[in-house]
Parts: sequence; C-alpha cells; structure tokens
Amino acid sequence: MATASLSRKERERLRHKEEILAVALKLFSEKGFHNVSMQEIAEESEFAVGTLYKFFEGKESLFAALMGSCAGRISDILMPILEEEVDERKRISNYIKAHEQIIADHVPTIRLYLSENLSSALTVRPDVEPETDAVREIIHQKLSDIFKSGMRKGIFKDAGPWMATLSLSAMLESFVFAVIKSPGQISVEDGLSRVEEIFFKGSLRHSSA
Amino acid sequence: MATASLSRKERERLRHKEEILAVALKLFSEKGFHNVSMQEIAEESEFAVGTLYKFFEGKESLFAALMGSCAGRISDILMPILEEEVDERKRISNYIKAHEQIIADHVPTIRLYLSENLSSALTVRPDVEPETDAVREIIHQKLSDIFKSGMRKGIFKDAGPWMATLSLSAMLESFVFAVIKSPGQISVEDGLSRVEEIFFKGSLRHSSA
DNA sequence: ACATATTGTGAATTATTATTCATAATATGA
DNA sequence: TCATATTATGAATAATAATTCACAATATGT
Repeated sequence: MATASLSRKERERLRHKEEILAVALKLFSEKGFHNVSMQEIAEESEFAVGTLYKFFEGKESLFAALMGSCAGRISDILMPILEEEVDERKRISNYIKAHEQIIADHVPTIRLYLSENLSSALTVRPDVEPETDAVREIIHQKLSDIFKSGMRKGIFKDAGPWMATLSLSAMLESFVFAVIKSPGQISVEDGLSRVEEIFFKGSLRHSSA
Repeated sequence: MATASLSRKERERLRHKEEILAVALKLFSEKGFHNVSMQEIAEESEFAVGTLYKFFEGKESLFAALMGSCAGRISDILMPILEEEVDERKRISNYIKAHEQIIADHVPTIRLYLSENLSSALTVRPDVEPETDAVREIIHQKLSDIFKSGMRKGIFKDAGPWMATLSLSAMLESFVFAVIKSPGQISVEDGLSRVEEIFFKGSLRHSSA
C-alpha cells in the first residue's frame, strides 16, 4: 500500500469526501450553517446521511473541515505575496491586487469565509475557530510586520502597524463583500485600485490642512 | 383612554415588553440568534414562555423588533451629525468621532447590529431585513451624498463616492468591532483619530509617487 | 465461487426547541 | 363582594434535525 500516492480505493474515498465538501460549501455559503441540514447535504451530494458520518464526526466537524480548507486556499494565495522580496509598499500593493484573483477563483469560498467568520468573531461559539482564526491571525501578523518595517524605513506614516493592518483588511474585505453581493455591478480591478489609492494617499485632495 | 400618555396598564405592559427586549438583546448579542432559545429568554427575564408570545408573534419577530430598535438607536446618533450645516470634511470628521459615543453607550447594541448584520448580508435569509437594512442604506446614502458634493467642491479626490463610503464604513466598523472584542485594550479616541488620519491623508509618508 | 472486509444505506431514535392553549392569577368595575 | 375581562403561566404538542446502527451492497483476496 504505502506508495507515495494512495491506493485506488483510498483515492476514491478521497474523491467522495471532496464531493461532499463541495456540496456542503455550496449550501453553507448560500444559506448559512444553521439553515442547512445533513439531510440536505446528503441529498444534494447523492449519498446517504449515514455516509456523511463515515467521513465526518458530525455537522460541526464537517463545517470545521470546510472552513479549514477555505482558509487554507485563501492563505495559499495571500501568504506568498506577503513574503516576496520587494519593498514594503510594493508588497502591500501586490497584496491588494491579489484580491482580484481571489474573487475570480473562489466566490463561494470567500462568501463562506467572510460571512461565517465576521459574525462568529463576536458571537461566542465554543467551536470552529482553530484553523480558520489562525490563518486570519497569521496574515494580519504578517501585514503588521510589513507595516512596522515600512514605518521604520519612513515609507509609511507611523499610524501604528496594527491600525494600518486593521484599516487595510477592513477596506479589502468590505470591497470583496460588496463585489460578491452584486456580481458584475462593479469593476474589480478598478475598485481595488481605488482602495489602494485611498489607503496609500487618502481621500482628501489637499492633504495640507 | 386616549390621553397623550398611556394608561398605567399600558405603560406597565410596555415596561414588560422592554424588559424582555433587554434580556433578548443581552442573550442574542452574546450567543447569536440560533443559540438562544425562547426558554432561555423567558427564564432570564422572569416571564413564562407563553408570555413572550403575548408580546411577539414568535422568535423571528422578537429578533426583528430588536434589530429595529438597535438600528434606530444608532441612526439617531449618526444621522443628525451627517445633516449638520458644516462643510463636508467637518461632517465626515464628526461622523468618525461620533463612534466614540456609540461605543461607550451601546456595546451590546452594536455587537448585535454588527454581527448579525454582516453575516446575514451574504447569507440568504427570508426575514429580518426591512428596518435594519434600511437604516444602513440610508446612512450610506447620506455619506455618499456628502462625498459627492465634497468631490464637486474639490475637497475630496474623485475616488467615487461609493468607494469612499465603503472604505470609511469598513474602517469604522472594523475598528468598533475590534474595540468590542477586546475592551480596554485600545484607546478609542486614539484609534478613531488614526482612522481619520488614514482615511483623509493616507498611510504613505511621501504621497509624491 | 466463496468468505471476508469494506463501504454505503436510510429508517428509527433522540434531542432540541418553537409554539400553542387550557387554566390560573390578577385586575377592574358594579 | 362578585362577575367579568385581562394577562400570565408552563406543561403538552409538533416540528425539525442531528445522530445512530442493523443491514445491504460492493469489493477483495483465495
């Protein structure tokens, strides 16, 4: 058995698991965690309810797995960009632009990531944080580091790295949010370059006062 | 009966209703809509379940009433500021500063407003929008108008009023969010003035490039 | 072809919770 | 005080949905 790749059987099982996850992603992202039943996931994925429990311990666990993979996929796009060997301003600029790809590739992914994440950040939930929250944290940490060193070099104003991170994330997430809500209405490239403009140079015309 | 003020009985009933709403606000804001049962609200408010149904048609309706009043209270603070007869920049500046009061006065209110609002914006919910969403819309519209006229006058860069509104709201909401999550950790006044700084003048030191 | 192991099934079980309603408590007015 | 109306109660009901498990289908190796 122990080949580098898995046995046919194992691969098949994997595929099944992923089919279930795909359906679950679709449903959860459309209707929210509490408004999707295991029945529904089972029907849509053409498995029996019992089968779902062969793959996941329960609904929570299935959801957690989903969030984990969403967070992972987003992180895979964003992290490399934050680690490129270019100057701080360029890294932030690339980071902003990368959101175009994120939007294009993974609408349901972000939909789920954003919606369930934003709300559960406040609401106390004894579950589903570990993986997901960690990714968010790591990205924010990375951003914060970039701002910190950028501030030392005099590229950025010293508005506090944390505040800069918070502001940029907020603007980006909100924008992504808006695009997903009304797809097609907004030019993504355009919007992102405006986010960049405002974030870097501000909204005032004469920054004198 | 028809006095300007209500009869003792009616006032009493009102008080009861408000007690229930207060408890519901506390619970919903802590645990989220789906994780609070009518039983729980009943126990905490020292009424019987049945009594809740004398005041509200059901759980959804109770929640909707709550969201309505939250939105109303927030709107009551924010709208007058957006309508003051001062120049556009000042109005936005005051708007930002007003969030200090919002945070100070109504923590559970905003907690609920933000958490349930952000998540349900994406998730399809066949319910609870009317009042709440309307308030959000109105405030955004007002902000957008201010930016538009400010842009005409050359006070703001022409980054599109919608984009400016989106960015500012995002930064403010995110900040409020963060403060609520870790109370005491952050100086609100300080944070808001940094939001203002970044939003107006940007994060770059030399806006030349 | 057969025995064995693995994987899938879905009706039945169990839990939870929103909602109802017959009844009790209380207030009101004669 | 008594009859009536109003308001509150909470055990019982009804729905919904997560989870289990005895069994069926299928695959694997001999």
